[in-house]
Amino acid sequence: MNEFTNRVPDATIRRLSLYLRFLEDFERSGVTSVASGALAERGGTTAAQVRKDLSYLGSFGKRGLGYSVAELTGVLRGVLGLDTVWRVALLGAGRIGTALFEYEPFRARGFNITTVIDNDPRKVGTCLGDITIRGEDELEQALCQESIDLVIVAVPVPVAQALVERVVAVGVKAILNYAPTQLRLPDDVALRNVSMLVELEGLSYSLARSQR
Amino acid sequence: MNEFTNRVPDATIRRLSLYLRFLEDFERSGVTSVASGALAERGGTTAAQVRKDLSYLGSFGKRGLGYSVAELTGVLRGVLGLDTVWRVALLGAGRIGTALFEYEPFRARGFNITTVIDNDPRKVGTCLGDITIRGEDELEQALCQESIDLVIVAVPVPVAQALVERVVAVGVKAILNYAPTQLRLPDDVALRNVSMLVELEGLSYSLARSQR
DNA sequence: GAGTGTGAAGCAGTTCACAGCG
DNA sequence: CGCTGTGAACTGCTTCACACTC
Repeated sequence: MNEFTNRVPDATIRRLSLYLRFLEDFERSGVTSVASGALAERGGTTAAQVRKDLSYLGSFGKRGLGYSVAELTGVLRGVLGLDTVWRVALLGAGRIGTALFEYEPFRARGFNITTVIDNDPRKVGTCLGDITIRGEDELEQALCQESIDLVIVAVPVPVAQALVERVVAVGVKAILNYAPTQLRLPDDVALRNVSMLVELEGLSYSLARSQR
Repeated sequence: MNEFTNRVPDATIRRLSLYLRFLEDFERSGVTSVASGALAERGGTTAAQVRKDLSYLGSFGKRGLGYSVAELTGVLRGVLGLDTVWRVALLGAGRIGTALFEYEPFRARGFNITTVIDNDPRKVGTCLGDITIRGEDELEQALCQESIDLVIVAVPVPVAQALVERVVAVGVKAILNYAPTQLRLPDDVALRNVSMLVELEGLSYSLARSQR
């Protein structure tokens, strides 16, 4: 199957991330070959689902045997764009922003935070790790200078929308939003929301349901 | 329509959380009535979707007019179980755990973190806000004593699975997982994963695609 | 024999379109 | 007349089942 003809479902992309993590585990423990069933068990899905997911990318399993861990790891890294080092800017150096900045797995995966912006004058000029925090007024300049690919939004709700509009205006095409608000963006900008509240409320719903 | 007969899709539950946030905004700004189209615009969805979502819960719109902001807010709070104060335990007082603990919107929504557990002996006995951090050995005792409803997991991957098994064993039925690993749990336990990596990799995929 | 790759069937969530009510 | 509520059509993801290959 041709790897360019087909649009890969979003749900599949999420699972590919999971599979990659499992494959890296297998690689570390010296396993060289893995069947769809093994990946499925780890990922809480079915073997058929795993095979279908992987079939979107091409076909590199060996029948009767499974997939080469090394090969599949490489393919998934490539598809997910993890063979590129992306330049990332963090907007907001509050509690959450700081925790994200110091989150090791980001760097390990090739997400390189090179710019940190905050509008608190007491923070501007101080350092987060090896990065000097810059003021909001330098936003456009910083994004262009550092040729930022991706922006993480960790600012309070009231300022989020205005800020991302400026971000989009200078051509950034991917935004990871931690602010508990729905951002309105042009269609060609990829947006993902990470909302602790939405997830918690989903659990709250389950609890409330089961309690009758 | 009867509010107990039907299973509400997961995607709908997520959107209900969003709608509730918008309704609270409207309430603050003194708007008393809102049409499905207005909610849709804010939430990046369609009017039909909003109406369908709300129809799972019953029918309390006024034709030709829209929905009463106050009434709908109340209904959504009820459905999402936000009229109950849930007792929450936080496992892991590292960077992410601490940031979550201090995240105000949790408390505002009735999620009351009454217990914090960490296995670092230097942290045990110290305080996070007004809560004294307890050791991992006190886990079961603490969960029962405090009659915890919901557990937030913010511990390193290698210890996460073993820990949640102990959590589930004492009867906790809802887990919010921040560890970048897939937890295996009994079916009757509600689980939500918040994975920064999965979302970032989704964006990375989009960037890689658009760059050809 | 074991396990992949994939059309076809099944199912769930979304969108449509319109009757019905305020 | 405006906007809700909802069956019906549609779209797209998931599951099945089996031919195929190592």
